[in-house]
Amino acid sequence: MTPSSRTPVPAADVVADEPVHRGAGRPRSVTADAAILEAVIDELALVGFDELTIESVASRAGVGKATIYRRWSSKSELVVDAIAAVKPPLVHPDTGNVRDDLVEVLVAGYGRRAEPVTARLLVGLCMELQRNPEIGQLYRERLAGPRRQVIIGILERGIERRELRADIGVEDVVDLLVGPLFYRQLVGAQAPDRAAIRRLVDLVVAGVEA
Amino acid sequence: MTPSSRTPVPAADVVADEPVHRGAGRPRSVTADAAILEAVIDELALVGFDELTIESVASRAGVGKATIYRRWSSKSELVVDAIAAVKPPLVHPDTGNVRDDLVEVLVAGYGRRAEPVTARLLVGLCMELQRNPEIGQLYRERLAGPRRQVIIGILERGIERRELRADIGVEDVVDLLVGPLFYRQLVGAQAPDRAAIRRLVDLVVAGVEA
Amino acid sequence: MTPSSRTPVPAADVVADEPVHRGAGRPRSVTADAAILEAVIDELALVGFDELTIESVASRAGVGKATIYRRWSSKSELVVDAIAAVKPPLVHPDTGNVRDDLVEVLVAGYGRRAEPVTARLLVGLCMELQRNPEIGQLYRERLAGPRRQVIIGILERGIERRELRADIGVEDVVDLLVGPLFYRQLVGAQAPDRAAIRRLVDLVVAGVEA
Amino acid sequence: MTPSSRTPVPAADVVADEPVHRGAGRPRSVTADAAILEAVIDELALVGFDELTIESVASRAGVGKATIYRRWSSKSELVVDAIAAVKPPLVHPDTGNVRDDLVEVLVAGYGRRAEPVTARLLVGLCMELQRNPEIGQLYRERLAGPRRQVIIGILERGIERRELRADIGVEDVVDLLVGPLFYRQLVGAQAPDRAAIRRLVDLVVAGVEA
DNA sequence: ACATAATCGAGACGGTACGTCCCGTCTTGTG
DNA sequence: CACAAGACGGGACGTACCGTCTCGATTATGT
Repeated sequence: MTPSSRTPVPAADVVADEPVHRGAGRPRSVTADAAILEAVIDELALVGFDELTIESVASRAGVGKATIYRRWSSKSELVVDAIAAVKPPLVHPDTGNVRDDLVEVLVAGYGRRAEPVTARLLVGLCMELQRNPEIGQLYRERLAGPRRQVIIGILERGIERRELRADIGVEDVVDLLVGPLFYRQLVGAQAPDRAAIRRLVDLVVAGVEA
Repeated sequence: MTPSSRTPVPAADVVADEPVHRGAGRPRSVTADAAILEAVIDELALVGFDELTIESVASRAGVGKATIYRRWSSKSELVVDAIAAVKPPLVHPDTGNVRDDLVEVLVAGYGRRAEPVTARLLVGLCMELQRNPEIGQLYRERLAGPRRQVIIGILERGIERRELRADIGVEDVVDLLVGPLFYRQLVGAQAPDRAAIRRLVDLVVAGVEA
Repeated sequence: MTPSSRTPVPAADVVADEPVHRGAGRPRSVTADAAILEAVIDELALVGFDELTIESVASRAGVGKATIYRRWSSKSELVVDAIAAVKPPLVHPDTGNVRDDLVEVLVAGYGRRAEPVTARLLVGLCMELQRNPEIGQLYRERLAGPRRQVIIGILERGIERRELRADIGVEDVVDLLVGPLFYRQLVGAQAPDRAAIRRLVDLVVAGVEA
Repeated sequence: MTPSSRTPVPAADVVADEPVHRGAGRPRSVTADAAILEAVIDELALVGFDELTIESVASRAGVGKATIYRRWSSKSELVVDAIAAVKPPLVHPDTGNVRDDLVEVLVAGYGRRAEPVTARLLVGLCMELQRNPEIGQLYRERLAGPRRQVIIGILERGIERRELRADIGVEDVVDLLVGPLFYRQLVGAQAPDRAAIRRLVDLVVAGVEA
């Protein structure tokens, strides 16, 4: 998914996804990559996902349209990459307590969605997940996956510490925590603040604790 | 929201939303309304929300574009109406048991979302919810609201029967039930079948039962 | 060739080539026709045939690109029509003398080609004559044809008056008169002034007089 | 005009237009020159002058675009050189008779223009003559000039032999012979065959013979 | 023998125009 | 009046070339 590794022909070496320049021809400009992704973020903030045009991105980045199309074959892929590049870093709370750990990680990952911009990013992505299964796969692997792993880690530590029952399906519990936050953001148009997240965590944990 | 009541100028009478014909001139064609909504559903099924164009709808319905714009001011409103017209009817299970009631109502309302078509409708709507707060309000009132009321009714009956604790926030619990189904549909691209819904209900009820 | 009669589907009535509006739909705007053709002439004068772009014509005419493409399928056809619309009017000299008649008609028709603009129009047309046989046919019928007829008339009156031999091929003589003027314009880049035209006429008439 | 002598910086030595290599560095490839010119001819034959692109020439010749731009500064110059390289050789007929000499040289020089390819070359050149005066000069000197000289020679021998009048302007007569052939080719889209050329010569000679 | 230097094929760069599609509005003639 | 048809000005689409600019690799020459 690194821009420069995206090519019409499949990469020869799947293991190394670093943008290695092999063979003839001028290599792709790294600065152009950066300028484009930055321009995408700016435009998303200004006008939202589907008012965003490739032409405005190109113009803002000081780049030809072809330079964008050379790297990304659709607005969707472009936006996924741009968002991936700015995703907030993961947190790995370990307070020794399942409830507090969950609140921390959920606030860090989903609590900042109050602004309409983020909501539009989110829904724009969902759009693409439906349309393009590959993008969906990508999103789940690169964006959602790591966050889910953190939550799963918290739950498993809770099980080890006997805070939680051992027979729960952790994947189900993760959905139970994350799903409502998505739902409120997308459908309810509510900002999930820390208090709301804490109530949610309390409800869920009540159902799974030992 | 009934098509014929939608006019460029605000309706004089908000209470009666039946299409009343007042004054001179040819009244609006009722068959055109139906043809348009049907064409929208067909197009949504064929190409999805944002590949859907007003022109293709008009052409499929055998109708002029102006006839559509005379009734709906945007693609979003048109699509909301079209979907509202085909929404599956509400069920009101009353098995005397919270768990079974919840499974029934959730399967009826969210279990048929296996097909990509429905997912696209869903996400297309979400799109509009973000963009246009009025549409969001509309959606919550006319589509989501009644379903939530049914679930709330089930929960309250459960409280009366002492199946559930009395101190739970029913709105939070509804989100806890509905959110993961949305999430799996939109992000996970998984069909929430009856078994998955039952597992979900078990988890949630475990957290709220007396 | 009248703009409004040009349609994707062949005209039902070939005899009447007037832009008659039959059937449904908004008729094509006559003012748009005029604005486009005028803009073409202006652009040709400013930048020449192949620096002329459809976009600049549309912008100068205050018209959408589609409005142009609805009427003409290529730059060539557009330019042919535009030039046809401004072609200098025919003259019909009748001095009673073949030499003077010829000089008059040639000066009127080909003597004004001194400016590079006209030369570019000319060569732009030739370009299209080669590429598109239909355009060539059109050009010969609508632009060149009438002028040739005038010259043929002069020659035939000369034959009747016994100024010219009766056995000459008038078409050949027309080529003999017109060809060198084209040639000098296109290849020699010389302005054919009245004196040069008179010398030419003298030479040709010397070969065909009785 | 020899490819290798064409440089971004003006040639130091105008007299010797042979490609002399001075100083260090890899000399220009002669085989690349040949491949490019051949590719130009092929492309001209396939798609005509203004559908011809530098990229297609480069690709067909198996050459980088820069290798072309290093030698020629425009499509026009490139095409002029390519055509010059394949121009049919001059003939120098001397039958002792003006009429027959003229027919021979005109057939050799202009009679083979029946094919649309040649016409396209011709008109493509004309295009450039108008646009770029230097190219026009070049064309007249290197392609048209020698042919005109041959015709002038024939005419002057005719004058010496008293076949022709001594007071004629030979340049005018050349135009009179060549112009109509151009005209028919470009505008009339007719192949000037030997019979047509003979009729033309007869008409012209009739006007200039003693 | 080796550094120098200009070449080579390849192909990415910032641009511009293309011709198409659809937007939402606006005229037509007909019922 | 509303209707179907369809033209209108506008604007983004994705493509094709433009002429320029790196790349790594090659090929003579001048020391």
